[in-house]
Amino acid sequence: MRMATWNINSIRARHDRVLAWLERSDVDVLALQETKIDDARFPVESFEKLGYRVAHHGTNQWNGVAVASRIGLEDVQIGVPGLPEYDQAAEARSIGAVCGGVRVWSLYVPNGRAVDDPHYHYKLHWLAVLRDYAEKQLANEPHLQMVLCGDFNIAPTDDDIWSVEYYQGSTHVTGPERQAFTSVVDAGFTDVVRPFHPGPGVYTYWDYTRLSFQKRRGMRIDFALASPALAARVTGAQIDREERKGKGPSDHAPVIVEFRDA
DNA sequence: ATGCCGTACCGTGTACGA
Repeated sequence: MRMATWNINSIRARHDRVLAWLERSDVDVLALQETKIDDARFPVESFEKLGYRVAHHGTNQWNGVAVASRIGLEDVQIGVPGLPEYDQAAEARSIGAVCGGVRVWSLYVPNGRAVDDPHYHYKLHWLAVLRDYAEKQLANEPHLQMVLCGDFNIAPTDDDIWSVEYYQGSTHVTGPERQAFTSVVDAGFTDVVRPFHPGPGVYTYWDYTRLSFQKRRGMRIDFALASPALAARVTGAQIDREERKGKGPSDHAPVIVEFRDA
């Protein structure tokens, strides 16, 4: 089983690139973030033509997440249970589905905007709820096959950013955010890409401005965190930085993980 | 300190991103 997670920064702006990538990447499951579209307008047919079924959760031009799968799409869950709202509105930041026996979560963790901004506290609360959910699932089922993948909007260590000085005082690198990320890992969900691509200098996101990609100035903020039983099946992983090149790329690269059969 | 670039919105500017 081959799966990927990718923040595409708009399915409308990225439609042709996403479908072309899907066609050549040979992934069975693709978790998407930032589709930036509502359910009614998501181009499900384009994915179906390539043999994928899609579960999408989007309410407006912000956020939006999806799971596309050619190996089954069962027990779709719109949102991790108990996640907080912002301004009395549930944002479309998580969707889960069982694909080929694995519960795949596509997550778009809140950005946080600025340290101590209300959105920053919302981000930390959101991550705490995610951690509690994941921990509980694992406690209920020791052989749980589950992966939490997506854009976590956190660079867990200084190796995951191109410059400590540049991000001084910014979100994504603060102690509380890194602790929130670590607590998900400590709940039993392992970063299964890192062993195959040790840092420093390995990134999944590069700012559109300032020629960041060309200058290799990025951040590693997109992850696949696997439950113990699923992590034991990992055979390889890639970060497809080629996809960040060319005309009209997303600012994030696809992250791919391969699992042996259960 | 800001723009830098990119996306989407009843849009000729504003909000958001990380």
